[in-house]
Amino acid sequence: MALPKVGSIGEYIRDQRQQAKISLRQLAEQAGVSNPYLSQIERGLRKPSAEILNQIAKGLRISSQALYVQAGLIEDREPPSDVISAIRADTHLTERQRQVLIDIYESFRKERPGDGQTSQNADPGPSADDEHPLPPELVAALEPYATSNGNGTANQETKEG
Amino acid sequence: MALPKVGSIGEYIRDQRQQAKISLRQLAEQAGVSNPYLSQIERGLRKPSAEILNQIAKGLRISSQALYVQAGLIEDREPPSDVISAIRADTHLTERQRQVLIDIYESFRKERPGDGQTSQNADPGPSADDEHPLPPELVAALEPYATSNGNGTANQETKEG
DNA sequence: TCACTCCGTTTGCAATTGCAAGCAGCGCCC
DNA sequence: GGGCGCTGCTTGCAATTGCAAACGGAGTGA
Repeated sequence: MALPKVGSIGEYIRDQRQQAKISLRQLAEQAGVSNPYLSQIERGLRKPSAEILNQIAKGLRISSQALYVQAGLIEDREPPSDVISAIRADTHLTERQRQVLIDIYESFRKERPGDGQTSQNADPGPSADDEHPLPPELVAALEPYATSNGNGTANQETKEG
Repeated sequence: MALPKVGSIGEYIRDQRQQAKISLRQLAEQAGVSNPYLSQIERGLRKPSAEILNQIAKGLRISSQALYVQAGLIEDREPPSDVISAIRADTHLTERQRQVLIDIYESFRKERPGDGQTSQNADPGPSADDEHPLPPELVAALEPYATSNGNGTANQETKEG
């Protein structure tokens, strides 16, 4: 298995949901599943069927395949090459958008040249990182979003050791 | 109502199995499922879960995705987002960086690049369109990048190459 | 004819999914 | 203080999955 094994599909779903800043019930509504069941799925108490998974993916507006890969239901046989190639190949983006994404990606890569494993517990105050190649406005706009969500349960860290 | 849809997946499996010239029991053995259940799946009497589907795909040595598409568990118009998969698979990024990149990418996708012009006016309309997962600050900061016309607050030179 | 093997199918049941209803906690308004 | 709406979680329960066992049919050999 590759590294993106986040342990559990539920964790991934919850993470995606919180990123979308929607409640559990909202996602359940959009996905067409019951809220208690979604709760159990997110906490790993239930193993949802592919149909439910597909509906959740639609509710989250994410790729069903990504969800299946996370759930271990699809062999990650399709090597996603690399991010830049994928961005370049995406016909839904404008050239300007591609360039922005690539710039941001490269700046991220420069921040941690050799880091390989998950280190999402980064310092909450990246004030020391004033060496970003990104324009200050963008960085300033990214910081409040990346540091803490002033909404709901701010504890999105993985609680399991 | 369940007859036509699941019938297709069962027919597909049976077709693939017969092309491989193996018996139902053999495939069941290779796939690790019981033969009666496989029989019912092939005749459309049961709707197999994704796990079973995945095992059958392995037993048939075919793509799991092909089977999922047949089962209607993956939208046929899925491929556009390989970028997210690539970002997810990039082990050099921190989790937080992945989230930011994906959010930006998704916000780009939602801007509908082919839809005339981007309505970047000061009318966010939070209640009307809450699909944006990005905070308004971030979207506002990205728009001078995304739009080719840097009119207005063009105080920052873009670093396009 | 009997015995054996393989084929796909049917039957009954344990385990699981997925849901409706209800519960406790929190914030807001009257 | 009470009420309303929202958050997520727990609890039974119907419906379904998926399997072990058993069934009828076809082919082969003694």
